Amino acid sequence: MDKKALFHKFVSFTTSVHEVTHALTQDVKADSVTSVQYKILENVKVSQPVTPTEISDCMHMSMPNTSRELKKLYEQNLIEKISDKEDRRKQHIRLSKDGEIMMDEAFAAIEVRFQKLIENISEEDLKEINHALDVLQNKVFTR
Amino acid sequence: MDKKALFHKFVSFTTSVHEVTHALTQDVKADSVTSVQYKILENVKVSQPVTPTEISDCMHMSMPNTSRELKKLYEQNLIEKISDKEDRRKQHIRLSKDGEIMMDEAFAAIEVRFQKLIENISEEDLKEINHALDVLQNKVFTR
DNA sequence: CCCATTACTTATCATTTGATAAGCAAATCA
DNA sequence: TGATTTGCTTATCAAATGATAAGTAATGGG
Repeated sequence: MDKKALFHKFVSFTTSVHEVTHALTQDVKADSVTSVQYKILENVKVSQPVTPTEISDCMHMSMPNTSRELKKLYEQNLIEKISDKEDRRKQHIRLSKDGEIMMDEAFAAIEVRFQKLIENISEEDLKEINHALDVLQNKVFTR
Repeated sequence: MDKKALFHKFVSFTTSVHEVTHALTQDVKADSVTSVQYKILENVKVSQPVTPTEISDCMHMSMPNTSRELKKLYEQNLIEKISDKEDRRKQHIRLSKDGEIMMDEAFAAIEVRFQKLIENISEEDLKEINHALDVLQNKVFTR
């Protein structure tokens, strides 16, 4: 296997993934939140409950900035902060009712576009795609 | 094929791709350029020569902002502007000598990390990965 | 030739984002 | 118990980014 060639293929693949992701997600976020705030909400949605430290780590942003953005989301009633019973320094962040609604709508919009993207793909090809996703997820994009 | 399940798999896949991409590319850009400027340079590197309008379109940024950033890159001697012989309104952007050096270094650093990422993968698995990349690129992430 | 369009530039402004210093309270550890 | 560490907050500043208005020069169509 030519690893150099594989690298180039990998680069153009990731570029394509970024482009398609952009196409699927553009304009789904409400105007009341910024891009970074939306990203945080996505993160919370997927892995709630989550601590500010975890958000900070996995979004690659400093604690002060994370704290600031969480505060803004809290003030918009999009998230809830629950303090840990055992360690009262810790907090657990969840989406509020409003936050859930907002993110459900966003994901629904994304899914509509995704389904449209694959609507004309044969059952056979879908199985191949499904398998390809598994392969790459498990062997390259393991986290 | 359960298309709903496929969507969820797709979402977590793209998340992983973004994370791995971040890990591979973090800190490769020189301090003298901003993130957006680096992205522009990547774009130019891959598809030079390129017009400002093309950059603007494919990076999803306005012409005025594109123009501003290109000017800064030009002032840093990282790109060249060549005006079109036939249509003198048009420009063709290329990396300058310095720009080429900068981007070659960046890509080399990324490649080192990529090769490290796959160094312990068997020949067999690499072939599978290679095929999976082709499948997804051609059937889902076509652009 | 005139007018509309295209390709790009300049200028300006608001907003977002990133970085840093300093602080506080709870927890841990010696 | 006192010192240190952890988890998070507040405040502040600089820089990057996004958006808009206005302008120039070249092109092209009628």
